[in-house]
Amino acid sequence: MLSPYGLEIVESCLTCKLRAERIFCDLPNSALQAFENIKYATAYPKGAVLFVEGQSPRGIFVLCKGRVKMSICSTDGKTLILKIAEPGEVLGLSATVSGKPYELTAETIDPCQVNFVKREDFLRFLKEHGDACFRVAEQLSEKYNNACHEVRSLGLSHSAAEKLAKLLLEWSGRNGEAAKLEPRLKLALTHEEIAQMIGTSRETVTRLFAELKKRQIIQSKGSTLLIRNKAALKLMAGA
Amino acid sequence: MLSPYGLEIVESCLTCKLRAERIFCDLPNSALQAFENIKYATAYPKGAVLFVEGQSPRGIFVLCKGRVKMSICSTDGKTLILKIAEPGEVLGLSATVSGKPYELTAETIDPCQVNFVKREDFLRFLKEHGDACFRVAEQLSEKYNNACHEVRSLGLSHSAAEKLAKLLLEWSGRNGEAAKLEPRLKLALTHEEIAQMIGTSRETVTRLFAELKKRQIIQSKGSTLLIRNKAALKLMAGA
DNA sequence: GGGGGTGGGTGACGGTCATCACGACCCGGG
DNA sequence: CCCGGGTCGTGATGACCGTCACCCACCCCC
Repeated sequence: MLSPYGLEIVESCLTCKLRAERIFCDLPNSALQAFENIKYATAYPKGAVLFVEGQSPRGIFVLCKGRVKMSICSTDGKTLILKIAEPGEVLGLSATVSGKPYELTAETIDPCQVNFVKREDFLRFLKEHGDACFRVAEQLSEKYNNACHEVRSLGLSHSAAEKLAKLLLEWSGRNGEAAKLEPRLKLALTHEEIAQMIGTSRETVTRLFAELKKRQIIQSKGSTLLIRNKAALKLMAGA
Repeated sequence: MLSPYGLEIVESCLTCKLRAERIFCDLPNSALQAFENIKYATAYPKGAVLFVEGQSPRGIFVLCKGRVKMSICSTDGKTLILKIAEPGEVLGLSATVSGKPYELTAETIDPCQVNFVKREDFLRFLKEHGDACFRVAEQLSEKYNNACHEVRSLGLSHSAAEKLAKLLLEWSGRNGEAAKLEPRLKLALTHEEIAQMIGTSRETVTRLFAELKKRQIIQSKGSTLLIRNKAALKLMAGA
């Protein structure tokens, strides 16, 4: 099998082992077969742009492998990262359903495998498969939920410190580190990107990290970060 | 017919004249009949709370008449208004679909007529009526779109002035005033509420309005507001 | 080894805006 | 009539943070 960009391609959804754990992909067999017939399995290198905000929707992109940066961008070039999409998510879904332009820009930050489905094919598929349609509603709810969290973080925070604390706590709640007293996490993003996630400047992020280290709240070694005082961080996050 | 709170109740969706122009309500007859059987037509006075953020979802609220304030609220009491829902919108939809707690708080700001549907009934209804399910997906896309705009406004603006300008332009784009050179609009909200919509303080809103008037960009008489210099406003909005 | 590109660290400065504090006004009710 | 309670108008003050400017430490590739 071809493996561009160092990826092993999962050729068919029917035999995909990861299917069960993914909200959208875990469809009944008849729907899956139909989906199989309209999807195009594709691969992208790191840094590829799947779609740009403002484009009229070509279709959906089911992310199978790799991570994708979802962002919006202002006229003066400032970027805000809304989320880092993980495998199993369906990108460009709301635009494809509503027919309005893509709201976000999607850019790969790893080599990615993606299943693309053309808009007309996808809409037809939805009409014919009510169960898939419900999965779509679930995915959209998920995304909406996410967006609400973002709004809350952006709109109700008093300071950049609060937002950074929230972000770190959110990250620390993954990988089963949630329960630990001193959770450990991988910093996979640059200060610049973190700044774009919380709507602040790169310098502010650097300064905040410096202060957190000085106050012994965090500790870093290479790209791993250890939260030494979760309570203090929660306090900063305003809860 | 009873008409609490000065409302004329539309008793049945089947005979509702406004149905055709509403995204969700314009269903095929079979689905509509089924919907009719599970909905409860209710009325609320101004200031009633339909649901509170964090509650686990009881069901959906289809807004037939009146406006509803959708907001989130921080632990320290600060409120952010996400949008003012208009008739035809389905409230509490994403929480009801996903089963997660309501993301927002819904509070009526007019006397309202609402069709309530219990969660179990609604989910069953969706499974049985694929076409309704698609409408749900459309509604959710709409809401997601909205949330993205909010994120953009909150996250990518440089100043409160920019956000206020954006809000005024958005408002001026309704009621067919969009095309006019000097659009007119009704200020239905207090400065406090406007502040909560753009994530700033009441005083700042007051000061911004004062400045806009001084610079002859707007002009107000009672609760109507006349935009005298749309170009300047657009410039302030950063586009 | 040198150069360029990227990411991180830090100081100085100034603008924006939240906050507090107060006063003016409007309106409905006792 | 006067007295709240809501809303609006406005000044003073200071924190926070965006911006500019610069330097350093890497890393990779000639």
